[in-house]
Amino acid sequence: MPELAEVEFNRRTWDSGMGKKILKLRIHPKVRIFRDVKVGALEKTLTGSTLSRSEARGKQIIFLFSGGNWLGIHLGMTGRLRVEGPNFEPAKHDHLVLYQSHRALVFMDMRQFGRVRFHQGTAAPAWWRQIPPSVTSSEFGFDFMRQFLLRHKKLPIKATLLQQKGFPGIGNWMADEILWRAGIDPRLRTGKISGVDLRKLWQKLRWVAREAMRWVSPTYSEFPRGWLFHERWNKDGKCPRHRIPLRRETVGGRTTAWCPQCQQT
DNA sequence: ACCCCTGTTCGGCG
DNA sequence: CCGCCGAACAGGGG
Repeated sequence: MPELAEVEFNRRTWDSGMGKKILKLRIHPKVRIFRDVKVGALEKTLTGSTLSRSEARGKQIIFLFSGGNWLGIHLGMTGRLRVEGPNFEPAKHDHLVLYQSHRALVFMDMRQFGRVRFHQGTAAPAWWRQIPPSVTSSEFGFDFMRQFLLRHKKLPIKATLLQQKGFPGIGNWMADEILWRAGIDPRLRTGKISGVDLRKLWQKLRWVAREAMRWVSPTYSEFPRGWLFHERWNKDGKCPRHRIPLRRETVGGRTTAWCPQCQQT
């Protein structure tokens, strides 16, 4: 599931539980997603507390409970939040379930690349406060982006776009979509991008991120035709503009699809 | 059987 | 010590 807009979509799935008390929890305690969490303390503390607020930043989600208890969720590759009925029985991959009187809030994650965090205190945890400005916010200006790029001159631009410290919420398909629209070869070293292309990169990044948010809100609808998104999954995907085969190669450690015509070095 | 996968972290190498 | 890369994590689908 999870990049920027889909993370926000997942966050909202628990909205029906806002302002309601947690009656009990069900946890698969030894599972990898709870690494570094004191599962016993989490279970004890959240029982009887009230879910009061939530927010998504990049790929991270945080839920605030009464008494200053913060539950952090990272969805990884296959994590998903959903809601079930109050008598729900968790299946194999339903690792965390919060029961309320009228529903069960479920975090499932098949591959367990996701993560749960737990923090107690009046202020949000440090890892949350340190998440850089959203790529859709006014703080994420052109110069702000350029400053980050200058610190990763040697990396292929595709790899740089995947850095969550600079581009929170950008993942594999969004990076490909942005580079395709900006006409930049994903293998190009970040420091070699021309001033004109940098400007274009910033504009397309903002556009793709905002459009993605728009299409996923308030209900999940598919992205419009003409997005690279629809083509990049299949082996014989074609450039939406030229109808020529996309190139597929590993760049920055991830499968990358691009149009050799649109994206010249 | 073998290869693929919307993510992150860690160990090794230069 | 730093930057970069590939492997590992885990499970299911084609």
